[in-house]
Amino acid sequence: MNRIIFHIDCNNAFLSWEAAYRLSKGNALDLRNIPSVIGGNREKRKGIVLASSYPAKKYGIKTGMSLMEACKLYPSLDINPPDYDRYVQCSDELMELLLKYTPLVERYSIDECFADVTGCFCEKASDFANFLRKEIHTKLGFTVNIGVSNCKLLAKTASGFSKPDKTHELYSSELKEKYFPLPIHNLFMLGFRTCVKLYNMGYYKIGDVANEDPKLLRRHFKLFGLLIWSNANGVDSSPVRPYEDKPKGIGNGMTLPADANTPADAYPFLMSLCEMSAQRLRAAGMRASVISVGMRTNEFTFQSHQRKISTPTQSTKEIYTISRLLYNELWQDIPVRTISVRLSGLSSDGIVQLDMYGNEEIRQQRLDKCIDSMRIKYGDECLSRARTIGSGADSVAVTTHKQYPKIKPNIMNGA
DNA sequence: TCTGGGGTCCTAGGACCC
DNA sequence: TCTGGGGTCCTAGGACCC
Repeated sequence: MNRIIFHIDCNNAFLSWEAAYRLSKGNALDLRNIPSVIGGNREKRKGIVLASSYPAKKYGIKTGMSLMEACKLYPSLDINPPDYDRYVQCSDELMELLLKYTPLVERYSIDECFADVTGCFCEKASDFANFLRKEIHTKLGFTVNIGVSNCKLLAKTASGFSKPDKTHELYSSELKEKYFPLPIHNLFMLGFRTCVKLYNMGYYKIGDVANEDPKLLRRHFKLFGLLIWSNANGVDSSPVRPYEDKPKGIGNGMTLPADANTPADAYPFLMSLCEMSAQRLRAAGMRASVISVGMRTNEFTFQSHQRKISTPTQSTKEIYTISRLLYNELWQDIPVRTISVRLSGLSSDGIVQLDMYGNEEIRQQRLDKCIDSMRIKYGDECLSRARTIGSGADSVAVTTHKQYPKIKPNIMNGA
């Protein structure tokens, strides 16, 4: 039986969700109808556009652009800060609605999911998709695009065709007419760097790559070349996975309010990041055996160092101690703009063998758990490490929003 | 372009062991 | 002690996605 896969993509997710929420609270103004954006905080140097309304797009304002640049294009732009917790809730509501129709729903990111709807409807697949779109609009207040196909790769491509509020079909049998003529930057997993390389090699359309000898692509791009070729040929038999994988890594990063000119300038922020990551690690019931620290200088170069430890940990103190060593290794006397901490090599928080410092480990565990529970009860700001007070890092978000782990970098695995 | 923050996987090179 | 080769682990960095 041929599968029918939907890819549901929320149109301008953050902005639509914000708009829908405000309307539901009695606000008469619909952010979607004016030049508006969801964007960060200019004072904290987090000024980029996370989502823009269609009227804003008309002025050339798009995601990823700095707020300063956006304001040059439209000076009276309406700028609204993001509220991640609310967006997670919207994402959950969409999942719940879809689960009423099929148990096979896979969350791909906060604003995208796949649904295997094979055998779930009697009418045409596109009619069912149209019905679902209306249902989502009526019940949840925002619009989506739905891509319809017999595999995830093509369904995802189709949902990106024209927006908003549209259904598009793209089946394996239609590659020649609908897929091969597309410019190669539409190919899933092709980013800026690889696109430039392919242009220079004379490939401009997906069909150009699809008709190439895969051996040649492999020579140039190694295994990634084969992935490009197989994506270009629309090959994908991966199933819709109705569960969320355990994360492979947990991390937090931040742009500092001002460049750190010495390691000591950065330590309070590093502590804050370790605390955030460790708290998420404990909440997930996991321990980490690899700790990585990354830094981006004010020249925008990026470097990272990591350390593997023999006994997986979830202790804020231990993670911070190692992070500081790594930070000092990385420090090259160049002002630092962004720092990040990442925990990987994750394992479940089962019974761990305690080393000779076992008692100290238990003491730290109790302390961490106590801090976690107080923060859950009274909010993140109720406690600050002495180290972070007055540095500005104590006011830096200890707020975390749930991240959905990507299943695999390509959606054609399992083939 | 003057560029956030959360993820995933791949690759190359070095260290180490047998 | 010298030598080769294969396998595995660790580390750093690159590319991609949303």
